[in-house]
Amino acid sequence: MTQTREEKKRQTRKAIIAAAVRLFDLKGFEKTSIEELAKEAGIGKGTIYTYFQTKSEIFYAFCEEQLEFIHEELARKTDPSAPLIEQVMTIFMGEFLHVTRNKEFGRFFMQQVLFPPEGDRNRFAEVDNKWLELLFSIYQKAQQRNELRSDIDLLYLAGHFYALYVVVVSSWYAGRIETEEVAPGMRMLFEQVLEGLAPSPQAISA
Amino acid sequence: MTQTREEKKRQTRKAIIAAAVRLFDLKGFEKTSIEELAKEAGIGKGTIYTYFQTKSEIFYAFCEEQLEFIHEELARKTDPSAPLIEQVMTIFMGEFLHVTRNKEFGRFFMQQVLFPPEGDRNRFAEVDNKWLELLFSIYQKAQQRNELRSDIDLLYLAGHFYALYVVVVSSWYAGRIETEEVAPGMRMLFEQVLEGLAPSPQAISA
DNA sequence: CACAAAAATCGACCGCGGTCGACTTTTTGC
DNA sequence: GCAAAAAGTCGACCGCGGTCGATTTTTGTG
Repeated sequence: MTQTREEKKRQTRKAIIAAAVRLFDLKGFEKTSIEELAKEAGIGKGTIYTYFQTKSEIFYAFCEEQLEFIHEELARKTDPSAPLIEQVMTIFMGEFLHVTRNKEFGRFFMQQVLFPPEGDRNRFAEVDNKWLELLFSIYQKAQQRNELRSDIDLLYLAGHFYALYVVVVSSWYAGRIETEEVAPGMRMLFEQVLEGLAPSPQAISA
Repeated sequence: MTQTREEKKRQTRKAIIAAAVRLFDLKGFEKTSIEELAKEAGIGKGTIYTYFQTKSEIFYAFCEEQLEFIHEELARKTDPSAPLIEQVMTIFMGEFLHVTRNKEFGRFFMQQVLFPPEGDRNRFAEVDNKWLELLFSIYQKAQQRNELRSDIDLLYLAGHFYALYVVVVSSWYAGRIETEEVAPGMRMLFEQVLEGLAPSPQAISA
């Protein structure tokens, strides 16, 4: 039966990820060796490479699972009728809290998503798309409510907010801001980008 | 004489960096082994570790040199009387071109600067400060010329522009945009952030 | 059921980054 | 000038990520 083999493979794959979740959480990513991982999953070292090409890929697989869950949760939590800034705060702060729950994971994740190695470009493409869809719908509705300019492409709008999110996370990782400063800092940046950095035209004409 | 020893150490250190520049450029960072590096520098493998604690540190040292040079050049190139957007375009495009001259270097550099490992937090602090000083002076002058709101902290202003720079570089690394799209994309984002993402107040009252 | 093809399993092995302790050179104090 | 201490040099060695080919297990076919 063709079923048996596929089924077993799926189970083994799951076992590896499960082992990874346990050990990465316990000892961290770097300090967990492939051999330990294999042992924990009850297979030989070489067999790991039937399922994942590199150690990073195991981490990616774990991330994908997590992200799918996180994004679903955030989509549920977000109130589509709330003001734009509340919605983006909910989403990005939620993402921040999840991503940085395990500091090492978060760092590696951000590094790989933002500046992926040549081969891994589309690694998170699928998850990213769902993510973008959610944000797009938020921005689009904000445009319709006239909270956002309609002459700016959705992709650019997404870029602006994401950019600020990234620098906030980066500032946290670089130790330039403390955890309590993240939310107020992010909110202030979002407010500022909405209003614009240039003085408002009235102020000039006034 | 105390001089001899220190002098020799300085020379050896330089020799290592010189070897690194040559070999990293030739074969890339990952593909250059410490042993090769040592051989090229004319010393033993273990000796490298008297001068640098990890392979990454050699790269950092190289980066610091480069950055100092780049920032000086950019400071010279920038016309303090030009409109703000021209100045930031000059600076960030200059930075982009230098950072991405060697793709692998640029990736690693961005990853480390934005999301540094726990121990390496202040690795680039010194260079960063000079960098920030240059930008601060630009933003401050723009505030005085009323091109930028004066009620926003310089650090936040810097954050806004830097954030956009980062997402542009990230988009390039992730293959979402081509090299030719970098400059126009960055310019458009800068223009938008200056104007603000929200519709202008007149538009609302109109 | 038989048996060849295909796929999966495995651990010995490789190369690399980094460590360590034995050895050499330089500095210090008298 | 010399002996002890301090600092520098080195390559054998360790552990890890990843490869490979020999072996076992599963699948498709008559």
